[in-house]
Amino acid sequence: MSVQERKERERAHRERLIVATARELAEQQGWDAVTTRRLAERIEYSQPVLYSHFRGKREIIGAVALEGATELAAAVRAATSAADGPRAKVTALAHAYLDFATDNPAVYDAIFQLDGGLAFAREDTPEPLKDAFAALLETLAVVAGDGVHPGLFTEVFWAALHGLATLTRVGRLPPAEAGRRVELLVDRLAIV
Amino acid sequence: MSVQERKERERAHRERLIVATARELAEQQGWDAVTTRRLAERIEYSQPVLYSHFRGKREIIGAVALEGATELAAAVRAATSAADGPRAKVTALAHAYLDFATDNPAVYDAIFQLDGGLAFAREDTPEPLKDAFAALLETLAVVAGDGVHPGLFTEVFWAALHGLATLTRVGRLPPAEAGRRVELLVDRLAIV
DNA sequence: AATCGATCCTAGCACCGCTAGACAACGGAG
DNA sequence: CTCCGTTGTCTAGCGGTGCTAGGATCGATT
Repeated sequence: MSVQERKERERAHRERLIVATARELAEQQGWDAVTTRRLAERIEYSQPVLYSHFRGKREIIGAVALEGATELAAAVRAATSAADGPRAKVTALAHAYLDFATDNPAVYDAIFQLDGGLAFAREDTPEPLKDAFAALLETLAVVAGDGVHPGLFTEVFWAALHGLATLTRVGRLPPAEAGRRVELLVDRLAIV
Repeated sequence: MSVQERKERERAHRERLIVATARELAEQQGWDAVTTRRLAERIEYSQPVLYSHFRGKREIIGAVALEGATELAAAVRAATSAADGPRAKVTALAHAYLDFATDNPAVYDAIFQLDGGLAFAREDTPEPLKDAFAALLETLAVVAGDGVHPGLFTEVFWAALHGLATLTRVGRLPPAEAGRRVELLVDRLAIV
């Protein structure tokens, strides 16, 4: 029994190692550099080992995405709970979200841009993703305004943040005035 | 002289054929299916011919993106000029933008998601891209509100549209309520 | 008609994601 | 303690990718 448990622990440990290494490599050199060969070399195992943990590369991306979604939710909650008043909370949320995208571009891509084989906006959506949306909803529902469905409002606000995050990061928007864009967005969208 | 001119015409024609075929193939089967081999086969030339027109695959994507940006600008202008009043114009703009993204997903990706080697928000940004932004600016500047820089406002509005477009298309947002999201967005952002 | 340059294709490089099948290591049974 | 069978891992290879070197072919010019 104990033997089997030890093996399972080792397996779980190696699986975390794979995900962490993939994430690290992606942040360092971009997802294009995350090949199964390079990944295998970094964890000091052969390629096929990866396939005993994950069905394929997309599942590895998906695992990084789930890990990232959990962190994103935590970052958003930490920022909002540290702020006082609805207006300040929303601003803090926006900055926390955009900072996360800036600081973890590869993880952000894994969550929202790449195909990690994850289901969104459905019943079988993985918990971390639902929870990340919930983290946004908690704060944004307060400022949705009368007669506006909180979920719908959150979707729109989130989409705006997502647009700012992605367009800024690929150079479509000059990063200099990021702060003023957030200010404008919060000013107009949130009803305090 | 005439001979040389004929050859140049043929070359230009073949180049348009490459771009059109790449676009067609991408819309039919996704960009993953656009390989240099398949593309070469479709235009009935060998692979290396592609490289006598473009430096590589990204430049082909870039060419599709420029073509698409021109069409996007035209679609936006057509929609806004057909509407009466600032409010209606902004709504028409939003719908035209989102419809373009829905109807030409591969082209939209080429413009905003994929790496086509294009420069954005810089001096050497290609004209079609600048013009597409200008098409948005023309209508949105009117509803930016007092003391708000029109360019900044356009960037925020655009980012929101971009967020809605991308999140909807990859299934992150249920498409059913797309109309109500646009309504909310215009209501809050535009100052009529 | 012969030549010479432009044009195009065949063949191949290094790399990709993924997998079949050989092989070794190790826990449990006799 | 030895043997067996399972479990785990690796080597090698498949078909595909973007891209390119070098030879063949075609056609305009002399």
